[in-house]
Amino acid sequence: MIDIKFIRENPDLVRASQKGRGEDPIIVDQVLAADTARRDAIVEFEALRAQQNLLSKSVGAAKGNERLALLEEGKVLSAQVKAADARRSEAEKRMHQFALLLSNVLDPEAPIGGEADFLLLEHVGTPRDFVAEGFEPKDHVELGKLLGAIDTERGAKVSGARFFYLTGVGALLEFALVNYAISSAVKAGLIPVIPPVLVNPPAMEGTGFLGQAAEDIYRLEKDDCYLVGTSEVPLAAFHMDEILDAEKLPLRYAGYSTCFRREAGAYGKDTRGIIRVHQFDKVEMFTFCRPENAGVEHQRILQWEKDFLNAMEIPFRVIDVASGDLGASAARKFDCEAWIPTQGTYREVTSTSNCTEFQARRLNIRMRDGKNTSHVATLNGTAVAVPRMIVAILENHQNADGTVNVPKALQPFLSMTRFELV
RNA sequence: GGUGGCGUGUCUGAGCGGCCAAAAGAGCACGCCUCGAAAGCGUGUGUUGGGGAAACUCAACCGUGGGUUCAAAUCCCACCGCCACCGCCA
Repeated sequence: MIDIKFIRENPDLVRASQKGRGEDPIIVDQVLAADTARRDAIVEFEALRAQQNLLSKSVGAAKGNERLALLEEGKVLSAQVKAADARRSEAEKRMHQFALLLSNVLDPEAPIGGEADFLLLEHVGTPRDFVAEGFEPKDHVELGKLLGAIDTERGAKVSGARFFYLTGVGALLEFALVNYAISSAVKAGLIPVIPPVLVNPPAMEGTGFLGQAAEDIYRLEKDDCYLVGTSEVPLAAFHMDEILDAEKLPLRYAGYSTCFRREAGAYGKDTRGIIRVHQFDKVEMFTFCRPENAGVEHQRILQWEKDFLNAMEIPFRVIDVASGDLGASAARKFDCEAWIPTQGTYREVTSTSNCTEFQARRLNIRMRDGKNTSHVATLNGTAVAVPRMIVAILENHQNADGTVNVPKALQPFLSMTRFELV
């Protein structure tokens, strides 16, 4: 949610931001109109209420006929107050609903445009030249079978399309990736967290996923709760309705959880393998910090993501995601894309977003700084999304015979240097 | 799932129809005292929203949502959460 005062004072900026995202700028005017109506309703209600309070006080002191007259007057006033209160809460609800439709204001640095208009920031590492090495690289599905690591057929049999089993070294590889990610995070001072993956509506809405992203979320109607698509949700909501001590900021967490995604609208996209699946595990980094430090924190998280990919010895590039491709909560987002040899292209493996105060305002998370309270900024970033990292590792580190070399950083966690054929 | 108890400010905890934003204590901040500290004394110390240039002022908030009443932290109903015991399961 955007600060209503900010919208009042900078309507053009917010309109421009909406346009940049390819979203409707008219919402800004609807919010402003609803805000004016809301304030009028408040004034009306409060004047009546003050009058009623005054009258009610005089009733206690009054006696006899005077008292009876006051009671009559009170009844009339009471009805008026009730009506005005109903109008007020209706106006507030309306204004709130409109405000929820607005996405976060774009960072002025964020490139404007659609998915293809990202800004390429850097390339790290060089893709292997399989032609020079004299063999055709196998894709992760084939490698996964040869190594006894990935079983998508049984995943489909038991759960449906886009489900999979990790078996043998595949399962071990997940544990190694998670252990490496968590131990790196702890070394960097993050607090490791295993959050709930089933959350209630306020947590989901506050994090900003019930807008355009709602279609992609599993909902358990019977119990009125949602399966999270990322541990960003329970981590953000961890401090919901709290006032944090500004001295203790930044607060940094690393959450390990399963993620559930319906992948609605992704029909026909990445149907092979485990690039796009309904259920996977991920280690997510999350920061609560002072708004003025959010930009620096964003760079810090990006650096941790790069460190991870470098440790996995994977060639990758970093992009500054374009405005039209940002989530509703993000003011700016950087993606790290790993080189996938059999696709001949870079694919997103990690991503970090600066949500400024947008989520904190929805989730009511503030900091106390001396006498003042104000909203904190929130940021999130992927430490490791397991399936995509497995794809990148298998494909980039494969040998001609289908065996796969284990990156040095993972060897201590796996007690092996190579994945052998089964 | 059943029964009983409880949900009040940063915390503990009183209040159980109007005089209650809410006692008291703790904590915190400032001041006095002191060479300095502790103790002691004094003062202050919630959030949100409206109006106002400001001083300030008005309103709302005692788990959440309804209701009764001129008036609700206080009475009634529903829901949520916590605790205890029982049952069930691991």
